[in-house]
Amino acid sequence: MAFAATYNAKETEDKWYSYWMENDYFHSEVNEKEPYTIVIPPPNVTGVLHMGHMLNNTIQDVLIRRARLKGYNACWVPGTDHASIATEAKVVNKLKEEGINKNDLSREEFLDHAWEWTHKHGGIILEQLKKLGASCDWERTKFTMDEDLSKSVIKVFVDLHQKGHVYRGYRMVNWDPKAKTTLSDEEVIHVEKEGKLYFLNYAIEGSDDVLSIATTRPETIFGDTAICINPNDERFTHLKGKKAIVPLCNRVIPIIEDEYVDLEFGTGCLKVTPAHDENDKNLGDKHQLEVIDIFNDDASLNSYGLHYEGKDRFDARRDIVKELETLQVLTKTETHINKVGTSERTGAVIEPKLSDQWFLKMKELAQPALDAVLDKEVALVPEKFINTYRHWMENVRDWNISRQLWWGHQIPAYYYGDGKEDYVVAESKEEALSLAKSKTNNDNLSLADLTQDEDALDTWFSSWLWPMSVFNGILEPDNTEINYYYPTNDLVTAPEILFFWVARMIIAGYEYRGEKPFNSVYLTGIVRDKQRRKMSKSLGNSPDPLMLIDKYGADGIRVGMLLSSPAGNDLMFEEDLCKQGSGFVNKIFNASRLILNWEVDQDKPQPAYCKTATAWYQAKFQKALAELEDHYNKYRISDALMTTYKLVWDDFCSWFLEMIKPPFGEKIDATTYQSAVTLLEDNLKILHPFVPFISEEIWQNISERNKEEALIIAAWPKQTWADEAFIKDFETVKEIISGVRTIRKEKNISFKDSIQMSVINNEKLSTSYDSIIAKLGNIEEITYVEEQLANSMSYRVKSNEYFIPMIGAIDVEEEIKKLTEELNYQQGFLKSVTKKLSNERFVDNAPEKVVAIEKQKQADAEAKIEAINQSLKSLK
RNA sequence: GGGCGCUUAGCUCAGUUGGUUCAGAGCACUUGGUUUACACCCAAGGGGUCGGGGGUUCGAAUCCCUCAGCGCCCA
Repeated sequence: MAFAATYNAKETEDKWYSYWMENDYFHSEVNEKEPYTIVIPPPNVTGVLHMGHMLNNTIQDVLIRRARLKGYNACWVPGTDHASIATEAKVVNKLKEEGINKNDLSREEFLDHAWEWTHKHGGIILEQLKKLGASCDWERTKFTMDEDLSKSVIKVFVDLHQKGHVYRGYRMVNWDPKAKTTLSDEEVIHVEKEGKLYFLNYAIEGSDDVLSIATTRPETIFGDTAICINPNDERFTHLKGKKAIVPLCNRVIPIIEDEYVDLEFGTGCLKVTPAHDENDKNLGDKHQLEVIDIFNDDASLNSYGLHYEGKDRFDARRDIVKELETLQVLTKTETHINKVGTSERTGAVIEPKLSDQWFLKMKELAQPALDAVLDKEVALVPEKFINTYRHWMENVRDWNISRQLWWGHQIPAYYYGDGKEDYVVAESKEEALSLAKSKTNNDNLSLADLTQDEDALDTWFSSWLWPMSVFNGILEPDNTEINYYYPTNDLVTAPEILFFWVARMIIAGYEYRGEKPFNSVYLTGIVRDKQRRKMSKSLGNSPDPLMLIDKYGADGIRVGMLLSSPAGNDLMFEEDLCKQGSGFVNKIFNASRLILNWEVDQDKPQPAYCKTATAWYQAKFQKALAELEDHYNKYRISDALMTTYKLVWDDFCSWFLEMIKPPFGEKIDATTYQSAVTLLEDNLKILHPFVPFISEEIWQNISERNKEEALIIAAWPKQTWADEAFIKDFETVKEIISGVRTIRKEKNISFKDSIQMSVINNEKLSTSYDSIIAKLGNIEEITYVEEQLANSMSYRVKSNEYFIPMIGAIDVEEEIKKLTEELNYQQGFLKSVTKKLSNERFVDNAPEKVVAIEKQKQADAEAKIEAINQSLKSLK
């Protein structure tokens, strides 16, 4: 075996990734086996790998590799998302740097730039995933703006429109003045900001009275179309039916009454600006108020803003406040903390704005998706997200699906006239024309008369089809691939996009296939730094994943990421975890090197301790295998890793290998060697999902393997039976060995000096373990005795007593003190058990099993006390 | 303001329907060992009145009430 003294992760990882790719192990085709499918949450096409992706994709790769080993036809579909707003923003910025203004370009010209950008930066992230070891079926790589996926999106839009779910509405939407587009409610982040509350005096028409009104947005007075008071407010009875005059623009507006007004807030009077506040809009609708929009698309004031026309809303606010102060309209300001909606993407303060947008009715569509999760048809892991999901789905609002962007799927609506209803929706312009002709009864319409809607669809309107569209399930709903791979098995994603994406995929799944898109959703946590801050570019607290891979190896990072990340919990990442990960990889490497470097003596008989050790590890392995099954079934990936980690490090390396290791300079017998190699191979199989590279490296080093014998496609170890009684016995053996080690430490007896041991075997423990106790305790001879041994150190395991003879005089005082302490403890313990057992209500009510356990405890304690008393007597 | 959840060792977390030797793991820590695979090693050890208070029960980290602190989602 050609084993280097140290493990070179980088070389090894590149080597095996290429090997796997060359031999097509990641590729899946429809066959007679049962499929196991994952679709990747498509990252932004021009994005780069961050720690969140690392965690997410490590988990997916663990699941997919394990499925492959378990004999499923494993298929992991990779791909990217066009991410309309994020990508468009990047392209706009890049053009700006080149001195090009987006508004000076035609749609086609801009899209050329966007595609160029996409081709240049697109897919980098997928290349980075390869470094992590992701075993995606790269031949299936998809992009949400691929021709077939785009067609799917358009087809679905048209279909939903025909079914009456898609409609066009003049509604108040969240307007991002920086990106000049609408945002869905989910894309708006509310942040607490300290602002001011301004108190303004409005004159009352035909009187000298003034009315004081508190507002946070004085610049919107130009859009005021009413003042509202609460009809129950006696302070304002005299104002009923009167009119007020808006300062600066001197417009006369009615004073209306509505119980909506909060008597406590501000002055108890509300200025109503229907164009710029959702609640005001509702009030306006109720009282049929005029709507005056005072902003341009970039949130600068329009002509309604009079001499402030063209000024940005915040600059305008500052200047208006000054003017109002001079005019003595502004009487007072207070600081006021309120939550301000900001754009997730651009950070701009959201402006509520009325405009024509496309909406999708959600209530009816959401119902099956809500039921699916409540009935556990689709399992959310962890379950705590079910409540959140339900709350959201029960209060679902119509989805604004149009965006004032160019990068994305252009809405297939075609206008043939100026009227609000003068449009048709169709998959192609040609179809649109014939529809328009029949709708208008005008056969003279031509293609030139049709103008397509300028807006693009929300990105999520394409990614919600992802699990279907990657298998072409929308355009060809009955093709073999979709029928075979759909529904997929697991979806691994972040809880932040539970509604953005996951819920909508479930909705689309039921609408278009009458079936869920996946069985389970594994929700990862957010990767945070040690101070619990979210890792982000702007904070600069996120390590570069590729640097980490370089430093610790992909296997090391994978272990590091999974060491502490139960589903749904945030992951406090620190580099030390990767260090621990690469330490584990190193341990695996060294243990394998030890085994494979042993020289075998074909004629040497197998020593008894080797036989016992092998049987024990086999049992231990089986037990771990059963535990792993349980952990995986419950998606407890970290626990599965920890089980494997402890099995390999503690049981295999620290116990098993130490037990069978031949004495220095000696060879190992053939039987033990063969078992050790087989057990090592079994270890590699369960290690593979976590550390694919090192495991394949060692696997291939054990013997020549042809391409059908690679570890990546090996068979998961068979589950048989774990001999629990044997394992339990062995725990006693470990305690006996620990006892020897403790005495050695206390008495400064070097491990190199062999010692004697005598046993009073009250437990009737099998003598077959003696050879192991002797080896690991470096004991020359174990003698069985009936009487306690004088001049010795003693300890007890269960009711057995162990004696190590001391050469010099032992410290009697010290021994008595120790024994007395042990005695006190045991007596106290016995007392509590006896008390419990003498409680009739306990004996009568507790299950028999529990009572039996207590009785056993009592007997054990009594036996121990007896033994300690004996020892004490012999010392005195 | 409404909803959901969390609080267990220095840190990150387990703890399944209340019931095995005074609550477990990994890391960290302390001490000792190590020419014999690995200083990325081995062994031994210390450390928690399970957020506070009250209740139900033979028995509560686990169930109920209450207070306090924290987090997330929505308005």
